[in-house]
Amino acid sequence: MEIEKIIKSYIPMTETAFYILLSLPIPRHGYGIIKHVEELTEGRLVLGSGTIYGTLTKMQRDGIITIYADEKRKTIYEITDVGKALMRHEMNRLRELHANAWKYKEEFL
Amino acid sequence: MEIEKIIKSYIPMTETAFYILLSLPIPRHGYGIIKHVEELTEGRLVLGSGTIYGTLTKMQRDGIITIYADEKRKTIYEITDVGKALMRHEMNRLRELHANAWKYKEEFL
DNA sequence: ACACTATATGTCACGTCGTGATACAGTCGT
DNA sequence: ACGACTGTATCACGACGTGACATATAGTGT
Repeated sequence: MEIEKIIKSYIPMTETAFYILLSLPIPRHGYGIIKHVEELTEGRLVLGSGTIYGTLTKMQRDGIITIYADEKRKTIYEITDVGKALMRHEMNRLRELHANAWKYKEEFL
Repeated sequence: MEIEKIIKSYIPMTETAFYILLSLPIPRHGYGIIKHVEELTEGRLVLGSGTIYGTLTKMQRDGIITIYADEKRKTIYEITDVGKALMRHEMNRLRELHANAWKYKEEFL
């Protein structure tokens, strides 16, 4: 698949995918991502093992992330340039979402 | 189900659900929501008929929205107090997401 | 030595969700 | 009469997150 289509297939991004990619400018392994996301969200989001390893495999297959190092019993991933482009798109969407939320927030008080 | 559990089952909210609820402080019917969301997102998000009517039925069943008026060939919905509480929770999550995105955004340039 | 917890990855069945096709019907302009 | 728009509904399909289960190593406390 072309890069454009892959990027579009990831938008809108799930919260899981977003926080995984947000963790990967620094190389990390699956379990390290789980802990990092837990910290970032102050315990709110604890990714299940099925979620993390399934998503990592899919992302690697799609070229969003790549294997940085393959230690024994530790596969360390890193975001690719395609993944970074994807994140820029997703952040634009998030900005729109956030702006629309704040625009109408008084309606929900 | 208790209200607490229903609210949790809607978080994280899908983009579809978010924009539907954002449209419903003003009573609207399905087709009207589609057009309103299309306008809000400047054409980016055009909800499919399957998405909108399926979601509206589920939301009404869960007490997130309620039927405001049932005209011939037009069912008009409105958000409930439970729906508003849900939106306040979701907006908090969105704020966290947005804050984390901006905190690390330089990593993706 | 034993138990427990943390680290670390993987698989699978399950339920939920958005998509797009299909269907049907009324309205409005030309 | 015809097409475009309005309006609702259903269905099969594919994708996704969840949580349970399995497996294995390392470290700590008793």
